[in-house]
Amino acid sequence: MTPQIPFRFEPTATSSELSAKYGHIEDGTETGVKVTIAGRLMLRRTQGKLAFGTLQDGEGRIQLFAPAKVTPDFEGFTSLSLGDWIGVTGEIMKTKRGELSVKVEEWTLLAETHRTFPDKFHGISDPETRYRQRYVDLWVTPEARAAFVMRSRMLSLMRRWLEERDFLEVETPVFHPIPGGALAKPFTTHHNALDTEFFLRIAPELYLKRLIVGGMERVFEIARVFRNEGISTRHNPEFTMLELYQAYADYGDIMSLVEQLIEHLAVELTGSATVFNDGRELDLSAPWRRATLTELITEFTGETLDLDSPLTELREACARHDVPVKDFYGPGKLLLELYEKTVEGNLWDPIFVIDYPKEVSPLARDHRSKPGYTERFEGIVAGRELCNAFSELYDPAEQRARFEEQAQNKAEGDEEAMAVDQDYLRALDYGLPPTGGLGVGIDRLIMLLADVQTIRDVVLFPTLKPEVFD
RNA sequence: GCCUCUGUAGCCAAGCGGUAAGGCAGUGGACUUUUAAUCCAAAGAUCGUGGGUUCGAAUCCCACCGGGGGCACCA
Repeated sequence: MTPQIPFRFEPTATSSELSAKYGHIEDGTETGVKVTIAGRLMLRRTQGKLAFGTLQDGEGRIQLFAPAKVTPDFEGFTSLSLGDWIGVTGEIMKTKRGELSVKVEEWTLLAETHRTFPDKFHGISDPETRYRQRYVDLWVTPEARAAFVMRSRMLSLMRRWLEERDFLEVETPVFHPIPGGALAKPFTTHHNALDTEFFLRIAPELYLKRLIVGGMERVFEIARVFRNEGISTRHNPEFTMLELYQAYADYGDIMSLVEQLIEHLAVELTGSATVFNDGRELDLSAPWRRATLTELITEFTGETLDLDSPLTELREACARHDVPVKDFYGPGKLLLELYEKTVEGNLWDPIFVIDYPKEVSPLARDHRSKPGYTERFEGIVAGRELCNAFSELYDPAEQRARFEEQAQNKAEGDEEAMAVDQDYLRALDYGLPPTGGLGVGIDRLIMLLADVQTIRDVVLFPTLKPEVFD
């Protein structure tokens, strides 16, 4: 028999609202206040002519109190499956044992479960099941739900904070004729009507800078991007970046923006600028330390090196610190490799690592006083890259030269190198004002704030091999 | 791509060479203040898939499939 399922239902309260409002009432008291709630029946304790249930909604749990002489169709109520959705109306009261409860004076089946829910106490232990069947995980793993709620709040806070500073949220294409704005392997796709190959974007950067050229002076995009690379605890093939561009600003302005934004988010989401990550304390309050890449190499390895250092010396330094290198690496790439393998993972407190070699920064503007370097920084927190930013390269001739160097690398087999983007160069020809730009890995940021150790716990449906059903 | 761990009923989980414990959920029964309710009864498993070794395999070996961790990759 198919039960009657209503087309709509109108709860008047949620579990958390009820415990906030009535949690303090005396044990064994009744309020005379009728409420209507809805959710899933997660537990049931039947004692002959009296039944207790635990109803879970999007915010928490509340007990149902169902005496046979009060609850209609008591038999039906006690034979509900764990996992069934029900709506309940009745008085809000507290049992003798002090459990806030809704007396079941009316109840309606809202959805039947045709599959049994996981163990009420142990939940799901198999990560594969959690990721594939997130619709179940969200009910049985409270921490999972909490991380996604925090993620949503973070994005909302971020939008508000940027809008208060006159940033305009925009949406730029996901289909790119030329993948650009980052060094990464793209996914490809095909548009039938245009009979054209497109790449799924690896970064929105070049479109956002076109908008600065177009006079949108402060823009940001919360962009899903796609990179055809390995999967790990820190990498999902599709992930989310915040990118923003601010006309008339340089990388120093962007640094203060980042440290203030991150501090703000930490305080709003966790109640403190000091958070815990993997059991270790992390102070995110501004200002953050700033140090150049070469200073940090010296600090961590004792090697004093620079772009002017002879190549052999740079190579020997890498060898001394067990950093593998390739023959074609120039001095900039050698310095970067040395930094990444010996410094980055050992940094814990937030720091802006500044002034990256031009050789490895094809879109950043030349440093105002240090030849061969660019005005670029990365924000490193808990040993991981949180953001990447720079004073933007505005000079079309210089940009063309950098693109061509990249294209050369690509021709030589570097799958991640950039291609020449003629339209972007045309846009620069029209004039890009001094601009500061920023990219932040949203997934990694929420991992940091929610204190989770794998990106799969902040991505609702992480990429997995498709399941085979037989 | 490489290394390593892992896959036992809807869920949790023992067994690790002698022919599949236990718990939750489900089924039947008892029970008007429980809290992972409790008690009684019956039931539920091609031990990821396919080969091999063995008198005998969930247990050992090989391959494959899925997943976790690490490396590589990814600024």
